[in-house]
Amino acid sequence: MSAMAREAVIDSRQEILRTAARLFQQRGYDATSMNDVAASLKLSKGGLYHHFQSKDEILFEIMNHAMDITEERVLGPVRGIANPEERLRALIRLHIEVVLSPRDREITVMLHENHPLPPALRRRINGRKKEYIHFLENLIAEIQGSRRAAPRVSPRAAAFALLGMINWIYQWYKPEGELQVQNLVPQFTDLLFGGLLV
Amino acid sequence: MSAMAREAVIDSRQEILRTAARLFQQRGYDATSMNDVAASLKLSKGGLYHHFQSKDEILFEIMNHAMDITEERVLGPVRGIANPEERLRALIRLHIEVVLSPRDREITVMLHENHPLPPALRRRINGRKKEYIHFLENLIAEIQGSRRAAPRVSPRAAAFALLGMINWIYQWYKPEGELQVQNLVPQFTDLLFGGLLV
DNA sequence: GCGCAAACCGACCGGTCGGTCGGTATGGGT
DNA sequence: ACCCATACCGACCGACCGGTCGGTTTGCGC
Repeated sequence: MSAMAREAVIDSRQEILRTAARLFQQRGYDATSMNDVAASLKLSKGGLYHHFQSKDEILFEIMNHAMDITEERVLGPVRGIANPEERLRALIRLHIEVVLSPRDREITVMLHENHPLPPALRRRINGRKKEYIHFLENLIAEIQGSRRAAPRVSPRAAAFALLGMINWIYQWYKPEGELQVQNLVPQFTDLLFGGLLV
Repeated sequence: MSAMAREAVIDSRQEILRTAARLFQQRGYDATSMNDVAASLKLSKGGLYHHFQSKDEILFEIMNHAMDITEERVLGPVRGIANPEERLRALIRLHIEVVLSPRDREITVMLHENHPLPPALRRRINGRKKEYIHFLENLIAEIQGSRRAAPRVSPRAAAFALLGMINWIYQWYKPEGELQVQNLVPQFTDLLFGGLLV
C-alpha cells in the first residue's frame, strides 16, 4: 500500500469519527443509528462497516481521540509552565476551552456516553481519565504544599470539584447566553483559588 | 373507587417508578426495555402498560419526582434558615446527600437522561431546574451583598460552578472509595467559601 | 355469591436496530 | 491494457424495540 493510500484510509476514518461524534453529541449515542451516520457521510451502511467493525468501535475511537485532544491541547502546553500556580491557571483555561470548543465534539461525547461502552473498552478510557485526575491532584498538592499550614481541602476533593465545575458546563452552556467563555475562565479560576467572596 | 383502591393505584405506580429508576440508572434509559422493567416487577409488558401510557411518561414522572425530592429535602429545610451563609452551607450538605442517597436513584436519572425526553416534557423539567438555579443564584448574591467590595465571581457563575461540583459527583463516586460523603461535604463547602488554599 | 371494574396476561404488530454478504465500481502501480 | 486491492453498494437477516389488544383473572362493594 502506498503512503498516500494509507493516509487516505486514516483521513476517511477520522472524517467518519468527526461526523459520528457530531451526531452522537446532538442526538445521543443510542438514538443515533449506524444508518444515520452513514447517511450523513453520503455512504451506505455497508460502506461504513468497511471502515469500522462495530458501533462500539466508533464510540471507543471517539473517546480515545477525546483523550488525545485533552493531552495535546491541555496537558502538553501546561507541562512547560514552571510556576505551579500558573500551571493550574493555564490548565483551567485550556480545559474550559476544550470543553466549549465547537470543533471538538468528541469531548462532550466522552463526558456523557460512558454507559454504552463495553466494559473492556470502558476500562481503557477510564484508565486514561485517571491519569489526568492524578496529574491535576498532584498539581494541586504542589500548590498547597508551598503554604505553611495544611489546607482544609484535600487535593483529591479539590481535583474532583474542579473537574465537576468544568465538565458540567456542557449541560447548561448556551453560546448566546450571558455567561461566555471569556467571563467563565476568570470567574471559575478566581472561585477555585479564593472562593465565593474574593 | 374507594380510598384504599386509589392509594393502591398510587402505590403501584410509585413502585414501578422506583424500579424503573433503578434500572435506568444502572443500564441507561435507552438500553433498558419496557420488558426489562416489567420483568423486574414480575409483570408482563401488557400489565405494565396498564399503569403508564408510554416509556416517555415513566421517564418524565421519574424526573418530576426527582424535582419533588429536591424541593422537599433540600429547598424545604433550607428556607427555614435565617442566616444566608448558614442557608447555603445547609443547601450544599443536603444537595450532596440527595445526590448520593442510594434510595433516590431518580436524581441521577434526571441528571443524566435529559436527551431522550420529548421536547415538551423536557421543557417542563428544565423549568423546574431553572427555579432551583435562581434560588441558588439569589442566595449567593445575598451572601456576597453583605460584603463591602463587589466580588470577582458573579452569583450566576458561582451557582453553576457549585451545581457542577455536586451534580458531577455521581460520575466518579464509589461508596467504598476514600472520599466519603462525610469528608465531601465539609471540603466542598470550604472550597466554595474560601477556595483551594484556605 | 354475584356483578363489575381494575389488574393483568401473552400473543401479536409494524418498524428499526446492529450487523452481514455477495457483488460491483474504481483507481493507482506496473 | 490489465491487475487487484480497496471502497463501496444495497438487499437482507434475526433480534428486539415500543406499543396494542382481546380475553382472563382477581377482589372489593353490595
